[in-house]
Amino acid sequence: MYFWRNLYPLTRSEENYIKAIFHLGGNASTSVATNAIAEEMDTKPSSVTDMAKKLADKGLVNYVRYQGVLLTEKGIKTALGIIRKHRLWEVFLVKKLDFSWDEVHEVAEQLEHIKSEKLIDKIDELLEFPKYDPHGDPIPTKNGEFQERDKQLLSEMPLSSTGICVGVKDSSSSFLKFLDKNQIALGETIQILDKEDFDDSLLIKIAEREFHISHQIAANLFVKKNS
Amino acid sequence: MYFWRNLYPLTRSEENYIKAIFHLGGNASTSVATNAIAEEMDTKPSSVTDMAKKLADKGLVNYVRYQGVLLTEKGIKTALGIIRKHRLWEVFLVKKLDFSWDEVHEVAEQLEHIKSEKLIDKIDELLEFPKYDPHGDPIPTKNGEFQERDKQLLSEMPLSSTGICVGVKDSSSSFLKFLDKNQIALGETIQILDKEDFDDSLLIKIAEREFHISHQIAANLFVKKNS
DNA sequence: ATCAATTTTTAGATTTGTCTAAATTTTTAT
DNA sequence: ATAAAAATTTAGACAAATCTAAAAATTGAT
Repeated sequence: MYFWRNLYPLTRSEENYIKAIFHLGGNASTSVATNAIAEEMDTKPSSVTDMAKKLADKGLVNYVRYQGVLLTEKGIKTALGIIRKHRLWEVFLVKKLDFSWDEVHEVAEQLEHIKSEKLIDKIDELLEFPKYDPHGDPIPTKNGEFQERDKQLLSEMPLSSTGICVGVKDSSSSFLKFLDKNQIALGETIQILDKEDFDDSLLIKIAEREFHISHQIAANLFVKKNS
Repeated sequence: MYFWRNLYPLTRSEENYIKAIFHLGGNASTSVATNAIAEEMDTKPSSVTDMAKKLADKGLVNYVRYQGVLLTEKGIKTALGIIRKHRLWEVFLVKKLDFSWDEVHEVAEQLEHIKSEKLIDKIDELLEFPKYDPHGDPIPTKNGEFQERDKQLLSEMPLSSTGICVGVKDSSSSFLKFLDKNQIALGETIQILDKEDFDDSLLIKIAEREFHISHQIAANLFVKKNS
């Protein structure tokens, strides 16, 4: 009777676990710890164990007792599908409905579970096949291809170098609002004018303004080196 | 402790019950039978009884044992909110994503449960506040106002009268596909040329073509009388 | 008005996803 | 190498939403 199982669609909970495991690096070769998943998902390790077994049954992860979980090929495809949906909906919300980039996450968390291949492909088309979401993260294609951008953290750029702001590492609402308030937007050119040894804070130039930012800010902003 | 309860959002299942009860006329003064709800929702009467108690706890319905269920004011508002979302999403799918009117129902059934007031209001705005969905059903406003159209079934129109096709009673995929195939679309003018006593079939004129339709078809097409 | 048919509810079970608390395994520090 | 700490699993419980089977109430037909 068991061979039916993977014909059934995944539950919302299963999808969320897959997404979390992917996010924690479960696509690589080192498996993800039960505790890490529990923390990421704000749940208990025992719940993670239960779900790990179920996902293993469905062929989405490899699970070995006491050794954590690793996405299978099928699990990775599933994860990319969910991430694709999440990020496309984020673009839709920003581009078509005038949401700001700090408002989209919650709603996209719901929309990513809508089951209709046609729907998401049409949304993709409407948006003219965007490559990046509003936070600069790449959008997997329909076939699960993933194009990670050539980028580095602002905090790791050398003094007096220049780069274009292409993404954020932390996409919490508070960080994004801070960036808005200080008119730091994706696409802007940033130049590092000075570094403070004491606290690693930076003096940067962005859009003709000079501006002090803490290390914590710089360590959450991705820039693309000017070649 | 009980006064928290109605702050929590409704579950998907609760929303589906509310919608079904509304659909069965539970907004009027005669209450809806357990069996009718079970049939409508393709579930068992005992499940309905359980849910009736839960919805009554939450103040969404009045429930008296052995006497069925009646939506409260709050229940009616909830129902109208869900119907509003369902119908707006249907318009969105047709107008913005080129879905055909026989494809939208399933997807809208999922989208109607997305919880974000801003989202649906923005969708409403994007669509320029449509009054009717693709099947001709009216879309409740944000405040729950409902404008039922002045319409009647084609089968009830007198011989040789003329009307504009404004909606369908049955919106099953098979019926809608039949209409498409025969180029019967909302907005078209229909004239009744002849009625057959034997089987109540009609000879109609639509878009310059003459056309025979069975009573079953005519009894599922709404027209607006030409005044 | 009574009894049979129908409708509805109750009681008890099941599944999914979660939890707590206890047991077990693995890791780490000495 | 071993004991303490940390991580993980198991066992048993619970809430939500459902089901089946049996009991109870209502309805309807004579």
